[in-house]
Amino acid sequence: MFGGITMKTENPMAEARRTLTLRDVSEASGVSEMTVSRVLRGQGDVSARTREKVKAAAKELGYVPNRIAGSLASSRVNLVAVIIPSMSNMVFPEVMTGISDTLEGSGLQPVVGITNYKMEKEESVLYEMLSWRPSGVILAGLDHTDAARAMLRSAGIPIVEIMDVDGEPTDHAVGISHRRAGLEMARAILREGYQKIGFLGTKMMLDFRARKRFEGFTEELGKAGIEIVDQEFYSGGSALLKGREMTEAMLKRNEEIDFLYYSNDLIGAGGLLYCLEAGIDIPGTLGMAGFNGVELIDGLPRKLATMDACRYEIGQKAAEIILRHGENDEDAAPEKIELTPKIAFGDTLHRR
Amino acid sequence: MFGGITMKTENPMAEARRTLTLRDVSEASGVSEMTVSRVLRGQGDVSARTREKVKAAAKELGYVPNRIAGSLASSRVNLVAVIIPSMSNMVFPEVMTGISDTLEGSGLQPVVGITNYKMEKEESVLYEMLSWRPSGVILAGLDHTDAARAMLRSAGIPIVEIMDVDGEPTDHAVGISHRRAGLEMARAILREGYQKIGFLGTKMMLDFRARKRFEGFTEELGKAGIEIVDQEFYSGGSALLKGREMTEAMLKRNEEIDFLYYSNDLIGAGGLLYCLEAGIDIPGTLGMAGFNGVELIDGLPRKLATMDACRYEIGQKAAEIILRHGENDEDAAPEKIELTPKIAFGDTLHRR
DNA sequence: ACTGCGAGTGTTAGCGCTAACGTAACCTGT
DNA sequence: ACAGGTTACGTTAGCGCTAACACTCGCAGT
Repeated sequence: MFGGITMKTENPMAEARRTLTLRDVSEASGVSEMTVSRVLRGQGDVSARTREKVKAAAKELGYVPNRIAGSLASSRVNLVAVIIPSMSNMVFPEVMTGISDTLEGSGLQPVVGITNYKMEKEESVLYEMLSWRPSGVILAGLDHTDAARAMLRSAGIPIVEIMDVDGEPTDHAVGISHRRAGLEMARAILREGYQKIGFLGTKMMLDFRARKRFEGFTEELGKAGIEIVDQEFYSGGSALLKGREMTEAMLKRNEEIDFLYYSNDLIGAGGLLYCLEAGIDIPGTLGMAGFNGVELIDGLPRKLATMDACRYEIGQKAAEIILRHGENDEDAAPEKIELTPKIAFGDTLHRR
Repeated sequence: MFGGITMKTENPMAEARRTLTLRDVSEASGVSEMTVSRVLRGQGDVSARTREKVKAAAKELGYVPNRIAGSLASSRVNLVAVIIPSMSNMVFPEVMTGISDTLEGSGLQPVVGITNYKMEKEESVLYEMLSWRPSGVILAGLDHTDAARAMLRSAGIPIVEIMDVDGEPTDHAVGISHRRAGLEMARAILREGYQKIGFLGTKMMLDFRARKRFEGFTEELGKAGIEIVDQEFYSGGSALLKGREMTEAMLKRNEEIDFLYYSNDLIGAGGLLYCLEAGIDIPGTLGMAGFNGVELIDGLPRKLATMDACRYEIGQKAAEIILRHGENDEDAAPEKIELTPKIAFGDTLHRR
């Protein structure tokens, strides 16, 4: 049985609850199913009188249209698949907000799938989502399994790969260059005269964007003849705590270090808190920087330097691309939108 | 046109891409559509030879089944609607994790809808979700519009209201008593001898659970003949920063205050950071407590007292109820599961 | 030989809705 | 008066899939 919208019968003992259909509304209001359908979709010509009658009947019965049948008949689905690695790290919720805000009122609805940074999970989630024939797909990153890539190519709907532009998109792309983000940060750090640099990050075999930032960062340092003095990676647990612990460990290991670059703001914040407690002169003796530009750092005793990842804007622009496709039926030319993140120097990078 | 899975024709110029159906796979593999359907669903008897043949053909073509048609035909939908107020405040992502983990491997898939704490939005999101005829609904809170309540009652599927048990559930409920949580915290605070208590929270007209905590809290204080000395509410912005600012303002306003109760851990953390910087003796001169038990507080210089909201477990138990319904067709008796949050005293509540 | 049975496959009839077209009634202008 | 249009419906034929049943084998039991 459908988990269907059911009908309260006059006599509850007489008949099992049935699932309501257009037919029930049509009988209750004395018009054809087609007219009911037109009223409920607000499409086509229906006289005001009939419209009110039908609406009243539908409301009275508590009818909720069956979009499964509707979509099958009309070959139109008001869903946009959004596939992201995680919901718990502050960056994707904001992307989601950008998407939702932009889609709001368009009739399209985002549906979220989570991959936990696993390409295999991404593949299965994508398969699952495509089986609902969404009007578009927004997914994080440019790195997918071959099977996933094949599905995307042959899906026949707009695909927007977000967050990252360092690579060849399948269709559209909106994001920032993480290589460049790493590079820019390296330059800023060198410009301030820091020399002995440590890196702290997530175990990033699976987080391609963090890896790209790291690569861009080290390469740029390399050009100045500088190598990272120390590095450490964590996984799991409270990011703030890990940042604190890893920072303490690293600074004890390497007394010479004069800058710490963190792969995200949360561990950076943890590190910052540790250093302030330890009485280290920030940014004099030690500079610090994170990545993402999360709201949280505004509330820290000192503002951590960071780089905005343009999260909201990415979601917004991705959704706009999907919407644009809805208007004109033909496939528009693939767009590749590269946003430029700005460094926020905060109180931990600028040496006076 | 469906945003459908399309076919690459041998000659890309010859024919527009068509959307693939079971028929295409059936023709490619030389068996009936029904047999293909059986193979792809792994149901019914199909010989190993045929099975392989069909799977190969499906993979070759890149066929992705159309669940819209499948669900319509079978009256079964593998979706569970999850309706929550927000994704950006750390509490619901963890509930989601509990739900996802539990549903994993069951064939059921959670689909999330966000209400932004607005009942009207909740109503429309619910309508939208029900129109896809999910196998169950999990939604936050017991407070809904009349229309939403009516939809829930007549949906004919298991409904689980989560987070809150202070009230009459529509069907099942899993959560904690927020009144009781407030009450317990009041007791703990009084037990430690604090007397001049300030409250800091979100503007909570819309957050019913925060309000219930506040009510439970003030009532219990009232029994001891104590009234809140000062209170302040915020909305929007960085919670950490707001906590810092509001705390500073309140302490400057009321020098007598000896305890601050925050409606969530993040503003509490902001307040804590401020107090530490200001050199206030915590918890000697001033005690503090938050609510939720978020991971983040592990990384603070001093552990904020808090109360675990059992977020993961709530998600888990809610999903289990839905799964139980899937097994036996009849409606099981409504369950009401009340979890008991535990106070974590941390370093900011226990006076020595 | 015949029935009986289960494994493997095909056939038929929808699921609940909407696109596309049909039709009846009513305008409007000349 | 009548063609030609417009408004307000109804009718028909699917959308792509699966439940339910029908059928065809081959083989065991008698």
